[in-house]
Amino acid sequence: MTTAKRDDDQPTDQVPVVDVIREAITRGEFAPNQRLVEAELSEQVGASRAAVRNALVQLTTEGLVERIQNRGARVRAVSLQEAIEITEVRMVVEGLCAARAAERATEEDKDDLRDIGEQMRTAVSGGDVWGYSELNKRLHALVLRVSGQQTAHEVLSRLRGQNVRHQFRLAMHPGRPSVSLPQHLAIIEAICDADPAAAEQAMREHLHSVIDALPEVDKTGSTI
Amino acid sequence: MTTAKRDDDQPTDQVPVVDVIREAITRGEFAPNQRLVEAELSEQVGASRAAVRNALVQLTTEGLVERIQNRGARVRAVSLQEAIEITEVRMVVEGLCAARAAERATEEDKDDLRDIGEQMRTAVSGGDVWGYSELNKRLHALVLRVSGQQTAHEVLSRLRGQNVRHQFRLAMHPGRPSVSLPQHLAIIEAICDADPAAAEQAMREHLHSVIDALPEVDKTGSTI
DNA sequence: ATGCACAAAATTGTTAGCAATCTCGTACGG
DNA sequence: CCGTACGAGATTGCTAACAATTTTGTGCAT
Repeated sequence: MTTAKRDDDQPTDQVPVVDVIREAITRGEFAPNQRLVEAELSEQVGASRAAVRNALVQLTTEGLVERIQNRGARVRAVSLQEAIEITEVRMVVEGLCAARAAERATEEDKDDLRDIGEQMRTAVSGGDVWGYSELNKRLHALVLRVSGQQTAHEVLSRLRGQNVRHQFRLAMHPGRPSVSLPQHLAIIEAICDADPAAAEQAMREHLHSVIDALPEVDKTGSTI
Repeated sequence: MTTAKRDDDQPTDQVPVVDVIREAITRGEFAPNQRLVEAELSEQVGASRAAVRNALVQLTTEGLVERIQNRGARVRAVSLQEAIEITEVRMVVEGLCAARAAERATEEDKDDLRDIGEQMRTAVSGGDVWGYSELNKRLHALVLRVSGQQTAHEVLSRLRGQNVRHQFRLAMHPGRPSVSLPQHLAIIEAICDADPAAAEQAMREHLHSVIDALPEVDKTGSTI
């Protein structure tokens, strides 16, 4: 287990315990349903058991961890059904953000958006799956930032955290980029046209296609 | 301070500490920006300081409490701007739920909805503000339940918790019920007609009118 | 009077140890 | 041979004391 272990002399509080564990879960270092024993974790991340305990409480309310009284914590496994629900909520909330972004985008924002669009085109034509996946994240993050919707941002962070595994599998699905590219470009275009309704519609269509794709992708990699 | 203090022989874990404190905040027993000192709280709710501490961590991630390193916790005061953002997110997520409810409602669900509608009518014509406010909560809860959207339910619970103060002030605003009654009836009708698009639209219009009303209501009661 | 240094009080953060609870292996009885 | 009771080991939950930090109050010099 090549767990990132950074204790010893380095000031550990620089990176709060909860962030270390959250990262480890989202990066897939801890598998779904894996037990998270407080004593073990406190050694691995070099923190006190109480700190780990607090972190687990917090991650539970974030939906990443499941805790049962006197039975400990484990990484929460989100089912396909839950993944669909989460993406449905994402669909409407990101739709809202796209609409707000279309209302508020400055010329500089629009340049950034168009730039990402161009990079996406080249990534897809060049078959750069991983690069396209990164651009995908950047695009959604940018739309969120431009929208200025702090509350939506927090909600989406949490939802995305719960869904990383499904998102990852989807990104690696063959043929997926060529489906989502035109959708992404439509979102960018609508925002640059300052057309809120079109932007919301485009974002919703994009995430609706994600929802449609989830069941198929789920079949390939088994949930163990 | 008539804090509900139920310690002594009764098993305190029956009602977890975090729920007690959350209730106290949402019921307004703790004012916004009020400091929440761990030692004080642990006496008031009859729990250990560690338990209170955990509860405060959890409530922080729920957005009800603000915590600063070495400086303690206080009740988070949500500004008008934040209240608007929260209601915007509510608008789209509850819109989603209304659409799902329109797709899934059974005849029994529809009877329940129409029943609430009738009670709302009589409450408004009778000037029963508090009764109407209760029916309002019941309607939104029922739509959520019928939608079967667990994820949306969790998201909305958290958002509603942060917004209780503004919601309360809005409910007590004179003339508000007669504005929202027809909107509520439209939502009920669309769901009973099994028309998802209309249900979503009606719910969004309803919450949009809430957003429009928030700034006015905010002027009356000062934020202190 | 005002501003600064310093000390005391209050409060949070951390640690170690103990008690309560659950899991799992084992032996006993049917 | 199967089901159940029991006990050892592991793990979580809790308490109490201690350390670190911030806030508040006081005195002194300007």
